[in-house]
Amino acid sequence: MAMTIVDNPEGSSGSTIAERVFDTIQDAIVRGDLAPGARLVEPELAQRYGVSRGPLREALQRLEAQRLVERVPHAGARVAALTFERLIDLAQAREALEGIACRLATERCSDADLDRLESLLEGHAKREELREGRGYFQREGDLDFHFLIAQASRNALVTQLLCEELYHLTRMYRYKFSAYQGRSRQALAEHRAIVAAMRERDADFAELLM
Amino acid sequence: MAMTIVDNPEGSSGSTIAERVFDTIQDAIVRGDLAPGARLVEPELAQRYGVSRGPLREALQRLEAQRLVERVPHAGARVAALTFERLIDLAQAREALEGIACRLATERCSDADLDRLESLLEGHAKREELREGRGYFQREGDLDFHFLIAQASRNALVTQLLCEELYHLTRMYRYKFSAYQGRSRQALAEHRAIVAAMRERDADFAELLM
DNA sequence: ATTGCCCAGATTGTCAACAATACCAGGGCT
DNA sequence: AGCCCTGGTATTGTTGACAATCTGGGCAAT
Repeated sequence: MAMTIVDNPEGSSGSTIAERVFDTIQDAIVRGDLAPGARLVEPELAQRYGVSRGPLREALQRLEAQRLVERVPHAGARVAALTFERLIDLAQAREALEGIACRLATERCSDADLDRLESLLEGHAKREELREGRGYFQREGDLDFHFLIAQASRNALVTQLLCEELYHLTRMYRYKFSAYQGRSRQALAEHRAIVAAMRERDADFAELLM
Repeated sequence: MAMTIVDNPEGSSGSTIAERVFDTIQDAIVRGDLAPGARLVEPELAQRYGVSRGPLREALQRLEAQRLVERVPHAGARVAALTFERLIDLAQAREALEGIACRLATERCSDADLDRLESLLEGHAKREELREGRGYFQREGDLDFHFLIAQASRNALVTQLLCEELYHLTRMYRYKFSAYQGRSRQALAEHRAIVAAMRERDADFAELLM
């Protein structure tokens, strides 16, 4: 039997075909292999990824829930268009959710959580010195920080919204409008200020900083 | 041909079977016809609503995105359980999103928008006097107010999160823990204070009040 | 020449059968 | 007695075929 991309054991690893093709297409969209606004024809995609239309449709539907794909009945699906306005909308929504997450994390997290955050930033600082301004940090490490904050909030809904539903859309915008050059150093300083505020248990200040 | 519930022209009116059965089941869950935690067996539901399993699965998936049902692969779907912890999570997430919505609405809305909000509250006040404490206001009218605020924020993402994704879950919790007895009058006063702050273009205060 | 209609092709929505997996009961073993 | 294994059954996941709907181009009428 032919080896298709969704059979690939590494990377996209769901127990069902729909999950694997969902992961695959999600990555393709975020990386830009499927361009924003591109039409997504079901039989075509199904053949490309070696699956039937059933699981493919399920994947498209889940991508719609993540706002990576827009579907209209009887008309088809397209990769979501990247708009400056939508980027603003996303930033504002994330600002609100990150804020509450940071507030809750400050109120609820243990000292061990704080230690973990600080050691994460420590690692970032080390890598930052080595790489001298290359944007590696911002691409991956920054998200780790926000992930940990969300986890520490102990609010499953907020965590899910930030780390699953809006995460990949954020990643997509970062990929395109990659206007993150010299921000790494500044971001690191901001993150340290946030953790410091959390140590002081100053929820208001932590929320504001975030 | 037999008349099934999804053929019903009134109420659930989508152009596709999947949409109609989605609306139908959504209502059944919110109203409690399908109890929290109840197992959702696909062939059983398909027969009950007179559809095949294809559209039904699509409906279940969309309900999962709304957090009204929980699905685990190969194990099946259940109506989401109502937990006090989850209610708190929901309230906190909504607090953050309503806050940013109110802030944005204050900055962006026109005087006409403000007039519309005030006339809505005017209508609420009238009905409130008549009904003397019956919770009608809180059930429906309150949501209208929040809808208008979200619309006025001009942020499509925040509006979608509040008015579509989290809306029905909120409705479900209200239906069960209907601990909204004498809150109507107080809510009305709070809403008036919010609109007043918006008139003054005091975004900080409006966000805080919300 | 332009507008409206209609038809053909393509694409999505739906269905029923098939395959794969998980749950549960019963029996045997330690 | 308790635990593990095994088989049967029910349920989910997947598939390919069929039906409904939309899109675009060509033709006729005004």
